[in-house]
Amino acid sequence: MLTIGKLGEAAGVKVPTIRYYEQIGLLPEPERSAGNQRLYGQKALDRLAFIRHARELGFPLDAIRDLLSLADDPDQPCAAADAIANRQLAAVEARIARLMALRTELERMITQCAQGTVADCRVIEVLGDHALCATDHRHPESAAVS
Amino acid sequence: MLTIGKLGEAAGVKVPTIRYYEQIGLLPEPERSAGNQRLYGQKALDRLAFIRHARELGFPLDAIRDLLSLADDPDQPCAAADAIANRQLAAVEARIARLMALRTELERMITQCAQGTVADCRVIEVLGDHALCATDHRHPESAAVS
DNA sequence: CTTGAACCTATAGCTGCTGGAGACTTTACG
DNA sequence: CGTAAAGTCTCCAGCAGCTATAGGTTCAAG
Repeated sequence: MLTIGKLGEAAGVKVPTIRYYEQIGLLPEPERSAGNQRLYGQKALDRLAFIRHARELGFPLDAIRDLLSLADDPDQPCAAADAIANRQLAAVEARIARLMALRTELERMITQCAQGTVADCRVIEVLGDHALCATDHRHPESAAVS
Repeated sequence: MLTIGKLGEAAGVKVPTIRYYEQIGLLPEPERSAGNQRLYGQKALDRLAFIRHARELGFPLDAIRDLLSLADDPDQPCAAADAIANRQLAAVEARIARLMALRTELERMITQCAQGTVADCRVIEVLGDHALCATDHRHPESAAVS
């Protein structure tokens, strides 16, 4: 049995975050010791590690809730999980494309700066021009994830 | 001249968000109509679109403030502009690297999810087991920026 | 048996918005 | 020109997802 501190250490999650996850219902209420301290088993550790990985991959808590409910019920088809992951992938790819454009522009500015001529900053242009966008972002990204 | 609603529509930003950006100093105070309504020109639209893209890319508002100061003042002492550009370039590169790792992981999850059941769904499995991670993602992405 | 680390609850704060209340301005229609 | 509805104004409260603080209790090492 793990105390909350050990659990957090094992999963790489801070203690208050674990309590927060419990509060919002992502983790079940654990057993308590005689002195009212939380005690966790392997299942809780697995679940917490799952949540952590998903958070790192950028899944919002709502999506994680969905994924957990899928994982809790392993005989159903995994199309739903696949769909969630695909949406996440599309979001990640769009970000990469635009970050590469921004990187190019920052590099250009730095190079020019070395020559003492940062007269024209096109940072705004690069990120500001819809025509340069790889993806349609007329709908908020957050809606596309979750 | 655009009213705040038109501006928001054009940039894909909600009206209260525009007022919020003004409040925290990311957008300058615009002209007002005789009846005290905000009126914006093309410059404000460019700036707002820039902010929106940068936000989508995950930059915190402080970093955006930095980038905007480059654009606002491209003739400032080269050393300052260079420092800002370099700092943001490092953040951008870290972000790209991180996102590429995430993309690889998501692709792996998805291609190995052969539309079976959740029981053998890689999406769920990969998220649950750190040992299956192809890449090191022990450092949260957000920490990589600024 | 004491001391100090780890735990408890409760609450407040953080970033970056988002939405509501209640009043005013603008615009479109008859 | 009048009126209605859509848009705008300010102010303030609340959300997601934590993070930190305060003030107290419990546990394990020496």
